[in-house]
Amino acid sequence: MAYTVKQLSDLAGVSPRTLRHYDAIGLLKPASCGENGYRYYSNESLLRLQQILFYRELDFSLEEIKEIVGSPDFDVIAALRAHKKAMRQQRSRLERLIVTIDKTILHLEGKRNMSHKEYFENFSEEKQRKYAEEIRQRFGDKAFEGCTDWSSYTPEQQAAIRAEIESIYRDFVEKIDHDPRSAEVQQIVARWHQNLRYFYEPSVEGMRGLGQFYSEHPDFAAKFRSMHPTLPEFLLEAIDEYCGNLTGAV
Amino acid sequence: MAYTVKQLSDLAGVSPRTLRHYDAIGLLKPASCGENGYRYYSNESLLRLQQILFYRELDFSLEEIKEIVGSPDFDVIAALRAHKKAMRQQRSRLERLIVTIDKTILHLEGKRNMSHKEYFENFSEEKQRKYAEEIRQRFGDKAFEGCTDWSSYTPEQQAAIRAEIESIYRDFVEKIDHDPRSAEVQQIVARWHQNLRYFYEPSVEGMRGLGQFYSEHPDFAAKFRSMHPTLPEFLLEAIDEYCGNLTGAV
DNA sequence: TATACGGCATGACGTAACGTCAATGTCAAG
DNA sequence: CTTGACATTGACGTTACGTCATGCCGTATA
Repeated sequence: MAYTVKQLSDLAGVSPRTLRHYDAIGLLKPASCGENGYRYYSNESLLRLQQILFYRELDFSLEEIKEIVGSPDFDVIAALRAHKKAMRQQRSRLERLIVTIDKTILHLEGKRNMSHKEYFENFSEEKQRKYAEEIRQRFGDKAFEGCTDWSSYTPEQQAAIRAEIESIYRDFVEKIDHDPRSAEVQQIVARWHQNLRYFYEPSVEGMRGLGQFYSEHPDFAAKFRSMHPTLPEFLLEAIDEYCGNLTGAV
Repeated sequence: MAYTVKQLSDLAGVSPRTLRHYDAIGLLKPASCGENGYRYYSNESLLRLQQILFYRELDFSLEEIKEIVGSPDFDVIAALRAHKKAMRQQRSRLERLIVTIDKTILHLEGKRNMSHKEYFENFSEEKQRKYAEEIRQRFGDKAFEGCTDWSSYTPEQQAAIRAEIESIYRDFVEKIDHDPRSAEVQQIVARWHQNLRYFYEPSVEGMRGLGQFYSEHPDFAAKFRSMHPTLPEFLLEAIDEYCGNLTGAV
């Protein structure tokens, strides 16, 4: 029920010094302090520490964290939902950083050209800052994305949409000897893009992620590979190009 | 061709002070130093700075970075591939953190029980450290995952494997009224797990990612939802449980 | 030509979030 | 009853910069 410093530090994967520091700055006070001066942490402390670690993961300063979790109208569950959203953003940032890596490799191998600006894309996103403001303003946020409900379509519509998807994939296979960046192929990507919107409003990042996924995920890749051995890589290149142009245009 | 401090700092999204600091500690020396004492950075500097930022992103200390990028046998492209791998790990760690968030929410809502240990799962992964050691030992790493080549199967085998996958999905639908954590359902998950191995050796994280993906990605979710409206969520829960047990066992 | 103004330089000190001793008290096990 | 792991409070060290202060450079404008 009550944890000592070492016990909690082992559990949470932080150093004892860190816990003492958090006590010192009033960020995480122990639930009780024994006669001997020992710190004892309770259930609630654990939850609070978890919150602190989540915010730390998102690069908040301890001062900011203290303000946030110390606020009287701090809602743990709402905060958790916000964390989820922020981590998804982090994740997509990582994905875009991976794209930057890919581009750089191609560039260094002389297979592609790259502007100096592109070297440093996606390192520091200001979205993180936006999130910080947002959360300081209001803790209760919905965090539910506007994902169109598939079941809102009639069975006939569903069948039609699926058929369209399949036909798009077949069209890709047909053009597989073309350059993925050619106009013809790019047109098919545009159709694919349109089709996605039956499900949700796809962001550029989201689509890039799909391209990645199509080529990486074995289950998916298997499906495409069964249509054509190199289809996944072809799709990846084509979608990447498409997204690149989108970004340039916007 | 030559960038001044401010120009490079704007380009790369770091402060001028940071650049001066990197010069001071010998991490990033300017290509040339003008009569007036001005720092001028070249093309190569840009690439080096990019490398530095990548390592910084992975929480290396500047001292470590200096050692690594300063090493005579430092191979940029190999390093980039290693970055890619490390960032994928980061990404999957984030995904698991999101799972931890979900669990905590369910726990707080009283819909699920959670051990104190679970509170802090996936915050600090020691894999990061493993990567650090690995990269310090040897820069030239292959970074190509052992992904079984789908085309190495005969068409008949491919068909059989796909058929097996489909049958597994159908079995899930059949048991959809059961508890996802029941033994019967877990057995099907085990079959699914086995089947994955035709494609690659799935890690626990990888599988958890799949569960997430099945329920999140619209294209995939659509496929499953067409089989049963709540199949994606069912799969997510079932796979999550399965992975949880695996981790516990190992 | 003067002057303003942004960018450059070098110190030098500040700071955040701990790490790392040092010196000392506490407690459960053998 | 000692031993060894864990507890305490200082206090200083460290990393990766931020933030002045002070002064020089360079060029666009009055």
